[in-house]
This record gives sequence, structure tokens and C-alpha cells, in this order.
Amino acid sequence: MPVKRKTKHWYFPLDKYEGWLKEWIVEGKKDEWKPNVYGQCKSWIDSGLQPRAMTRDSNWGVPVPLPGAEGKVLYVWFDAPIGYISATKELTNQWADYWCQEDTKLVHFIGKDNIVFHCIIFPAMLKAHGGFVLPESVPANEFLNIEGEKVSTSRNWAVWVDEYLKDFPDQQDVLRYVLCANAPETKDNDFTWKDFQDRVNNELSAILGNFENRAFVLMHKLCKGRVPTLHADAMNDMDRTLIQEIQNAKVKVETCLENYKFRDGLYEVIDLARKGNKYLQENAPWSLAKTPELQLENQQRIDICLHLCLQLNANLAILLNPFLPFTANKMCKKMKVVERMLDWENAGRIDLLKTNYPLLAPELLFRKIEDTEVVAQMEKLKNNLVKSAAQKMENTTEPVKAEAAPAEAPAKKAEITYDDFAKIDLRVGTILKAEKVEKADKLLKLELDMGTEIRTVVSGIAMHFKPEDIVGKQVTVVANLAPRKMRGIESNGMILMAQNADGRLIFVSPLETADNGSEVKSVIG
RNA sequence: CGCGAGAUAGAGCAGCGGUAGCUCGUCGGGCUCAUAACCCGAAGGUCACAGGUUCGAUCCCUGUUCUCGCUACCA
Repeated sequence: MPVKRKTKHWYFPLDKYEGWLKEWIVEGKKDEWKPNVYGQCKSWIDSGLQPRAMTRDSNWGVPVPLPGAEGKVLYVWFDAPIGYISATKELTNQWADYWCQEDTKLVHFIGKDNIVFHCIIFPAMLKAHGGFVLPESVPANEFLNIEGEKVSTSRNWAVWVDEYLKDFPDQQDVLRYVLCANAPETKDNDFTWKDFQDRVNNELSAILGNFENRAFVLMHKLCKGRVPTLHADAMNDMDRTLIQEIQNAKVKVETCLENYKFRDGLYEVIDLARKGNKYLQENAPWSLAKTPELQLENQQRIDICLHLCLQLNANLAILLNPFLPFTANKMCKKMKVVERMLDWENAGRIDLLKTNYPLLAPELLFRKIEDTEVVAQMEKLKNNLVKSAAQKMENTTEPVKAEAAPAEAPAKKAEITYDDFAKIDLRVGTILKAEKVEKADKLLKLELDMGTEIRTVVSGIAMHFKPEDIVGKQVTVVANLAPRKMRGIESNGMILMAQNADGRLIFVSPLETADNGSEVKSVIG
């Protein structure tokens, strides 16, 4: 049964690009790339690059289109990045503008698990081919967990956007807000529904939404629903400071965006709204209009204040546009300006809204997230997790939802015959010895008493059990599995485990002690 | 095992040689146009741990622990 075979592979001579990579990354990107990205690239390059096999023996994948390459498929990190280019080509025949044009600034946004592929292997491929631009930066983020646990599509520990939109219609932007404000830019972060609620209610709507609303309400109450006159020559220091802040905000947000500090950039936008609130508070136009007489007397000051608040509001729309495009558009509609106002060049201007222009009635940009919604989402998350685990265990006939279980989910297996089942030689054995396999996190080497023989089985359970804790346990063994070498140790068979939804492993063993070597079989006639 | 990144108030982050700051939350007070914003004040941190360098360390050096990722194995 065990057959050792020679195989042939096609290699990419990564080693030949070591010098170039050293120059390009180690020297050239030292202070430019993020520490996590730079550090990993540097360590790879410093420790010496090897030619890397770009083909695999596998029955699925993209076949290698070369004579003599039957049965070979392309290594995923060879064909995936090429796929990015192909995908662009599918999308537009302007694809070369994105990938080949000299002055194109190409940026790869990825997660930390893919750093070396995007920074070393793919660029080396492009360099080897020639004619393609290299990434200017690869600002890899860390991971975002959900409620303290790693996202898992197969376990359905996830928030699906289509589901989200059913529960929170037209609220794309508040999710965008939370994801950006809480982005794992420097370390792993956690998405929790409570935090979602806090950030939406206390930051987005309380500060930004509230300012917008205050400006509109006051303008309608005190300025007849029209953009009041600025009276530029009557401005005071407060007014001039506010204008300065608007212009500063543009520069700050711009700088953050250029440096991929999206979290900080969003903060600056909110902070400008915060300054707007403060300005409004300090001027207190409502106090200046306590009585009609008083208002008449103060109308100029009121006009200046609200004029600037409204211009600030228009600026907020522009600054917000890269982060919350739907909201920016909504703001445009309320101000009755064309979408083109959102062009970045317009930021910092205080003549975005024309004097005497009538604006729409106040209407809230965001609504608060209720406690009940938070509870409901958390339950949903937990219930769906249980459901998907149950599906696996019971192997039900219920069709697996496409959204809930993408390709990697363990699908229901195809029907087999009794003969298929009977091919498997299942036997009971007892663990005599267990030890960690050197240089392997997950492997334990087990010696099993199979009654008539002692077997060595290598099993990937080291993360779950200490060797000393499992000695003496009876286990179910697939006894006729073809031997396989792992870390230099030949494994003869494998042991069966049940896995809980939480990932915990449980031995599958006889309820009472059985004879070692006894068969596990069906007993129907 | 090897390598990379991280560990700072309840949460999210900044600081990177002079005994800690910002946003949100919490508590108390003021104000009220508004989805309770804004102002004033308070509580809350042995800056993961242990050594070392220094007049002085969150910040530099060494070691350790923990988290995540990569490489290999995990049928």
C-alpha cells in the first residue's frame, strides 16, 4: 500500500531576487512600511531566500499548462495574485492602468496572514516578468475578532453583511464607522455589539449627527430656513478660529489617509464636529434670540454663527465622504447641493453653501441603537453557531445555507454503500505512551496497544491534550489507513475524535473498557 | 522549535529618556437650540513580569510570560 514516489516540480528562483528585495524593502521601505509588515519581510530576506515550488500534486486547482505537467496544479500563491490581474482584466479593458502604468500607485490592503506573499513572492514574480508596477505599500492589518472569538465562516461565527442589512436597513455607514474606528491597525481587535452600540450612539450620532441636527434646527428657527449672510467684516476671533479649524481638519485627514491611518483620520472628522458643537455652545444663538427684540438686535451675530455652522457642515460631508459615503450623500441632499461638492478639493472652503439658499427640514442622520438590538444580535450570533454545529453532528438533510456555509464548511458527505464502510478497519486500542513530536506544535507521537501489536500513530492533538493526561485512555483507531510519514515518524493509522462547536476535542472510545484490538463494526445482519 | 508583531485606566488608542495623555464610558455640578451637545470637576494606571544601563525609564539593553500571525506537520 504505501508507495513512495518521486515527483517533479517547477520552481520560482526566489533566491535570485534576494539582492533586489533587500534593496527594495529592507533598505527602501524601512521607515515607510508598518512594523509588522517590514519586520516579517526583513526576517525572511535576511535569513536567505530559497527557490520556491510553484506547482503541487493535487487533483484540484488550476492545472499547469505545460507539457509533462499532467496532474500538477499551480501553487495557490502563484495563481492567486495573477488572478487579481485577471480579475481586473475581466472587469475592464483599462486593466493595464491599474497594473502596468508607471505612475500608478498600487496599494495592497491585506490581513497579516498574507504578508510575505504580497510583499515578497508576488512582487518578485512581477519583477521577473517585467512591465508591472510594484506595490507602493502593503499596509497589512491585524485580525478583527467577534465577541472575543476568532471569526470563522465554517463555524458561522461571523456577521454577514446581507443579514446585517436586513436587521439594520440603510445603515451601512454606521457599520463602516465602527469597523474603521475600531480597525485592528496595530494589534488584534474585537468587534462587540456593545461597542457597536456605544460608538454609534455616543460618537457618531451624539457628536456628528447631533451637530448637523442642531445647525439645521437653529437655522430654521432663527434664520427662516435659509442660509444666513456671513457678514464677513463683523467676524470675531471665535469665527476666524473656527474657519482655521476647518482648514486644519482637511490637512489632518488628508495626512492620515495618505499614511493609511484610517482610524485617526475618522477621529479627526468627528473631532471637527466636536469643535462645531463647541462653537455653537459658545455662541449660543438661542440665547441671543430669547425675545423677538433681542433677536432683532443680535441677528447679525446669529447669522454669522449659523452661516459658519452650515459651512462647517458642508465640510463635514466632504471629509466624511471617504469613510461614510452614504451619509455624505444624504447630507448633500439635505443641503440641496450636487454631489460634486464632495470633491476633496472643496474641503476647507467656507463658501460651499450660497447665502439665502433654502435648505431642507431637519431630519436625523443616524438613529440610536437600542439595547434590545444588541441583545438580539448577540443571540443570533450564538444561535447560529449552535445550529451550524448541530448540522455537522447530525448530518441532517437540511440544505446548508449558502451564506452561512461557504466552500470551506464541511459539507454533507456523499452517500456511500455498506461496502465502502466495510473497507475501514476500526479497532480499539489503548494509549501506552504519548510524547510531543519535536519541532511540531500540534503533533503527539502515540504508542498504542492494539492487542496483537504495538502501533505508532502520530496525531495532531498536542494543542488539546498533555501527553501524560491521555496515557491509559482507550481510543478508536482507523487501523488500515495507509502509513504516512510526519516529521520523520511513520504514522500507522489515526485515532478518532469528536469536535465540539467550541473546537474542543473528545476521544471517541468504548463506554466500557473493551479488549485491545477488538473490532468496531456494524452488527446488523 | 525558529521568525515577526503586540502587551499603557472599564473599552479603543497616543506617548518612546525627565515619575503618563486623548476619545468613549462612570460619578458630581452648570447650561439647554438639539438624538443631552458643550463647559467645570472627580474617580480609575505598580505603563505584562524580572533584572541591567542612567542622576532619572513606559520609553534603551537582557531574560521571562502571555496573545496573534508566518514556516513545517496537523489524512
